[in-house]
Amino acid sequence: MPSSFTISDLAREYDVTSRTLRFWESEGLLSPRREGPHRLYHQRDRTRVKLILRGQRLGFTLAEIREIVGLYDAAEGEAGQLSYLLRRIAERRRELLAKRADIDASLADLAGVAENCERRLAELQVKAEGSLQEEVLS
Amino acid sequence: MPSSFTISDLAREYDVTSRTLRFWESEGLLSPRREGPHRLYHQRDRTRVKLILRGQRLGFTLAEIREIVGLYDAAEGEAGQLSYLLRRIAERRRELLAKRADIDASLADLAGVAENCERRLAELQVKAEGSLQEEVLS
DNA sequence: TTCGAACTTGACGTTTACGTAAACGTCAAG
DNA sequence: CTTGACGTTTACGTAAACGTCAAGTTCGAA
Repeated sequence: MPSSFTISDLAREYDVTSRTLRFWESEGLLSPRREGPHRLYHQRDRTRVKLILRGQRLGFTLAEIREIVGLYDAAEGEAGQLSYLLRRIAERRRELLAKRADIDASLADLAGVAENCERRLAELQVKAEGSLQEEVLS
Repeated sequence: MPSSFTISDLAREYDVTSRTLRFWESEGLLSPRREGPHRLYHQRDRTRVKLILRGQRLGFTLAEIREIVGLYDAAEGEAGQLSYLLRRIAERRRELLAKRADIDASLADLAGVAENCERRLAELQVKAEGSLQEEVLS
């Protein structure tokens, strides 16, 4: 496992375009080192990319994601900073729990619809067998 | 509880604009009755609005949400339709479970960061008391 | 040293999900 | 009968998150 990566290494690995990585950097979500004009990515950047992608899957905007990844490496600092951080973390936690509740509600709804479907499917099955019987008897 | 609602009734209730409700209709997500040129919304439409909002909170696009709400009232139909429906429902279920896994991972990460914060905060606390002691003794 | 692959920075285009403004219809109240 | 609150359609504007050129730079291999 190499310790540094080019932009297209990272792009390939996470299935995003180089353009996307540069855009995320311009939005303050990444800050790779430079080797002359070229970007050099390290483990820290890979971790961030994973966090960004996960945030996107959860429907957060890039601005929100920037805030979230900020939480991860702002864990140094003095007392005031730290307790502020803890409050923001508690907020994010509440958001995530709310989202999970939405998901559970959706899953329950879909399960209900599926149950309906299967019941109707079973009914149709019975009917089909009935008409088959009639054909045999006639 | 009235049985029909105007566009601004619904907009107020769910804290969206009338423009939004018209837009969702133009995208095929709602289909209120008409009283002349005016829209008349009923319980069915309210249910859909709730589903749309929940879908948005979960980061689905309007196109995906249209597909999802379609599942709810497509539960009539014949055998082929029904088993197709069941497959789509299974897909959505997998998506939702994946999202919930992302959420759980995020919650675990944040819990880790929070733990770090509290540990460092406790350390700072001890230091502060130490220097207070020194001041008293000097 | 020169070629091509990969990198760079603009700059403009695109899609999604509406906001906003214009111009008009409707209807109950004063 | 007009005013104001609400509704309508049509059309253009906008922010987010990139895609897509364009035009130039860098660098390892031939």
